[in-house]
Amino acid sequence: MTIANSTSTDDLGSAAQRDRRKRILDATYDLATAGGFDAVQMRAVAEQADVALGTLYRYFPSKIHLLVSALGRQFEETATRLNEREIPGDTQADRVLYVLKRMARGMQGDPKLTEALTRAFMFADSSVANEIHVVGMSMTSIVTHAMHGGVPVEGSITDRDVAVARVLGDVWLSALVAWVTGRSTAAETAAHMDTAIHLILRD
Amino acid sequence: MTIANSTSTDDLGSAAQRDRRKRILDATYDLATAGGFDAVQMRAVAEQADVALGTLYRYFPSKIHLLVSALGRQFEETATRLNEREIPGDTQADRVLYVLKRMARGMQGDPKLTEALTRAFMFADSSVANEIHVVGMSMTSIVTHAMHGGVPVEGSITDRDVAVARVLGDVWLSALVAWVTGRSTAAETAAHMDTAIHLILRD
DNA sequence: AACAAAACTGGAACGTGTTTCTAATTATGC
DNA sequence: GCATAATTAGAAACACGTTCCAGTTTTGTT
Repeated sequence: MTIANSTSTDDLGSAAQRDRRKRILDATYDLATAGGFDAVQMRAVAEQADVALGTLYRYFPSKIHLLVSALGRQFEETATRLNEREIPGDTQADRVLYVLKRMARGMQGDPKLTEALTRAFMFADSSVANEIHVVGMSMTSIVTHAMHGGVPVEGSITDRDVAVARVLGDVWLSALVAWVTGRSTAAETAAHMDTAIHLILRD
Repeated sequence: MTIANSTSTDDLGSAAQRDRRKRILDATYDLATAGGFDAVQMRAVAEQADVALGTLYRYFPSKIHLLVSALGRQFEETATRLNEREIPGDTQADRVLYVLKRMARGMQGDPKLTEALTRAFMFADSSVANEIHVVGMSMTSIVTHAMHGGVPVEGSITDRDVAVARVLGDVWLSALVAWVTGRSTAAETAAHMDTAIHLILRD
């Protein structure tokens, strides 16, 4: 009733599906931004996306799939945006710190959204493996890109780089969870990341 | 019916409360061991602990509090047990690896229980901060103790030691979550811990 | 254009975490 | 020994994720 952005009356076939999927993810995003994990209620998402509840479940088999997909979409955008820029900083540590702090600041600017997406990520089981993988790859890509200062040379990324990126990703995630769940402040989170990065990337 | 370990017939006042609390945690533990997070249903816990549902909620304000408390009890026991032993290994890396792999093996031996407790831990918000803190302290204590090879000298633990322990704890937790949620195998988890420890503790 | 298959809607219904309420029961102070 | 306050039991009710279904609309094929 309220929504509907049909460009005109002639809705085409698969375009309608693409619309639905997008509408659903947008609604998820909006609800999460406004009220966090608890506010992303499947009935509310369905209503705001203007689809039936059963349809929502046809597109996303659970609330967790839905939220992790939304997180994946956001991470992919961030990775794409960051990976086409040069990263400032003289050392690997500086550059990685720059990027991760930037991401953290971005997420802290939308605390409710971050809470919703992080919660979902942490709660996901193996049935969400595909969606999780998208997020993990984006994260690794962001960190390795930062380590190399923005050089897009593919061959220069070693196994060790990936290992470092994974470990830093783990620490980052734990720190994020601690912040999201109110167990540490933004400053503590930043300090912790700083410590971890210098412990691991001391060259 | 089945439980009850009342030492004698003269249940004293607060002793009855202690009994209830213990019965509840035991029931939680049993149900989690048998069926994981989903099997720890509040009605089932109440029934098995032989208390009313309202009483259960008087002792633990939510399922998450309940499970994290159970996790805390287990971690404290593990920390106590480990901290009164000498840790084998010539280097810090060896000793930490020994301890963390040992813990991981222990938890992998009870996959359902581990799943339940880890899920709860990851889902906890700030209202569970106290219970979480118990777990975090135990973890840090275990790692720093391992770093020092079992020497109980308090003053020898530096800020850096604690920082290292925290970072390793983060990685360990992330690896555990990945394993619990079926996104990585036990072998991958072990390899990942190995990598992280050698990245951070290379002396 | 006619038909079959797939997708969608609207809504009911179920399971489990959580809340709430009232009547027993138990503990505590005088 | 009794009055009063806490605690507990028992059960109903609510909230939200999820499932299911009957009927309708859309899509694709011939």
